[in-house]
Amino acid sequence: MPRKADATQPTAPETPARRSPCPVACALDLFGDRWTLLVIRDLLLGRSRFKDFAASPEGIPTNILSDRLTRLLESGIVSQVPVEGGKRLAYELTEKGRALKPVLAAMKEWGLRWEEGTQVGLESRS
Amino acid sequence: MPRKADATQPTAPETPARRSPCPVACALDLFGDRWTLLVIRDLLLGRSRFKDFAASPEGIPTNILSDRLTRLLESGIVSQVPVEGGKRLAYELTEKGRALKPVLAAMKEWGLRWEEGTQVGLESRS
DNA sequence: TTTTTTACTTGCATTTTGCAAGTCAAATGA
DNA sequence: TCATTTGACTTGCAAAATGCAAGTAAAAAA
Repeated sequence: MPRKADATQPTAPETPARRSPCPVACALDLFGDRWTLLVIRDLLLGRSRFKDFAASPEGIPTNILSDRLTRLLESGIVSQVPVEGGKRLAYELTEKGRALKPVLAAMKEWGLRWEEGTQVGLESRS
Repeated sequence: MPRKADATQPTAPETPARRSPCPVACALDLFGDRWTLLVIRDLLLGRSRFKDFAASPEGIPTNILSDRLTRLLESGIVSQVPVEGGKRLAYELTEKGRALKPVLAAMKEWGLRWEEGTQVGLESRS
């Protein structure tokens, strides 16, 4: 009798399983780390290419960046679109991703108010 | 000639140094991980004791909880107050900590809107 | 067609997690 | 008062995630 290569249960394509039904906890399952929201910040600022994210002043390691972009694609926060007249792809926020703007805005306000020496603008090493 | 035990430079009491002046990045330096904002969520819900945070449905490991509470104290987001008529201390948000409410609120709204099956309430295992 | 640039991948060393199992003072109860 | 029980942490790892520094390969530019 023919069989599939292995006998593991066909549980869904391996999303690590959420920790609780709390919307905050679920959100953190998707972007609760030191880098993901910085990539989303860059996307909200209009950046769209790997090198642009890598050039942000925080200096995200490229292997981490690669991993975070993959996850953001998987969770539907980011999508890829072909760059006009080329074969490369650019990243952009989906509606779900753009809906994070209030989160970033609140964090920005909090940082400006409570963390001495923070400021916006001037965001591009290289 | 008498000397201090070691010759390391007296650089400030070792706060890991921020990655950039961006307010979002600075905020993430303080609570950019999978657990810290859940502790703050619990505090906003009125919980104040170690065991209460540990009893939240996400099940934070106690060593991590201990570490996060220490950092939150160090960054001035949380403070400790004696429990009435006892020697134990309870945790509570400072003004700086309460100012994170809009961040949590935005994340909650986002989660409820975009993550299927999320819901508020029912937050207490044990 | 050669040279650059862009977008990643690989290989580690180090750090951070997560889990289970202590420890010990404070609160409770008999 | 003294024995238990609870609360608040520590400790000890194994496993996973991070952070470099270097590669690599396809696209774009020269």
